Amino acid sequence: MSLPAPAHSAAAANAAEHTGNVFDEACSSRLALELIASKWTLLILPALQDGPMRNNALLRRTGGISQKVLSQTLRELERNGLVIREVRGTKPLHVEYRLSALGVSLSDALVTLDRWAETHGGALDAARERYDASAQSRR
Amino acid sequence: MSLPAPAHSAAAANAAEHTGNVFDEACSSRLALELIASKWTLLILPALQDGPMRNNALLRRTGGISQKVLSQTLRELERNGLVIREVRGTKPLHVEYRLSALGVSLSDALVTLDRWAETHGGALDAARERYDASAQSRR
DNA sequence: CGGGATCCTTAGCGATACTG
DNA sequence: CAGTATCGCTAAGGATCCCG
Repeated sequence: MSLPAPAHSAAAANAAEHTGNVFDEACSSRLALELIASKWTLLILPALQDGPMRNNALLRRTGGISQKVLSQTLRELERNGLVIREVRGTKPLHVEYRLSALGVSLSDALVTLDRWAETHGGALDAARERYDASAQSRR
Repeated sequence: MSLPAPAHSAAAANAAEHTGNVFDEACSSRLALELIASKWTLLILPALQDGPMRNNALLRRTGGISQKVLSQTLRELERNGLVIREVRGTKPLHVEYRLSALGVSLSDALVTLDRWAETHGGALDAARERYDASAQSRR
């Protein structure tokens, strides 16, 4: 019954309010999970690993995202302390986004996922094709 | 491999789709990423690490999910070759879900994310509180 | 017990236009 | 340049009923 995540180190003892387990809805870890369970978060945070980036750069780098959603995502990431927004020039408005320490630690984990997707994307394609083919014949 | 996503198909896949699926970006890794960028995937796959589970067990374990969405998610995971669905008894219908080899490899990465969420969930809470407070005073 | 079918509500996103 | 505001659509999800 135990999740491979033994998060009961010191948190469970004192907090007492929630279990701290991601499987419980309405606890902080769950909120965190839902925040990072976004395709855009999975792209934006790792993109910032190489250094600060500006709005337009992120917009170009992150294929498929719209300006609106980029803004929303960045604001949410900033709100949760993962990204730091810095205004560096007011003349032709220069804004930079960079990872916080917290953001860096998360980004490391996300990079692993990105790599997994790049490595196994083809395998998923193949599996889908197989599944759909056999589902077709079954119908 | 440079991490932050190759910026190749920006112009190419521009005027392609309008079917409803937001990114028809034909990149398999992107498809893979979108599949796993779901809070339910992030919970279900690690839940299966301990061994096969039945529908009801997953339903109970994964707080907040509905039967409908659970079915959808499991079918999609099966379709992509991450989860194997096995009917073990037809009398009172006994169905088990278990990880494929591919699913195991992904689950490892997901567990890392779950642990991150459990570890840093409180920090995100705090950051949010700070952000909202200062946003309040700025208004 | 597992899960498909239907209906209906909502949240998310794209497109467009505007501002500091 | 870096956003915000508004509108209209659609697709995700909850609720319910039913079937093998």
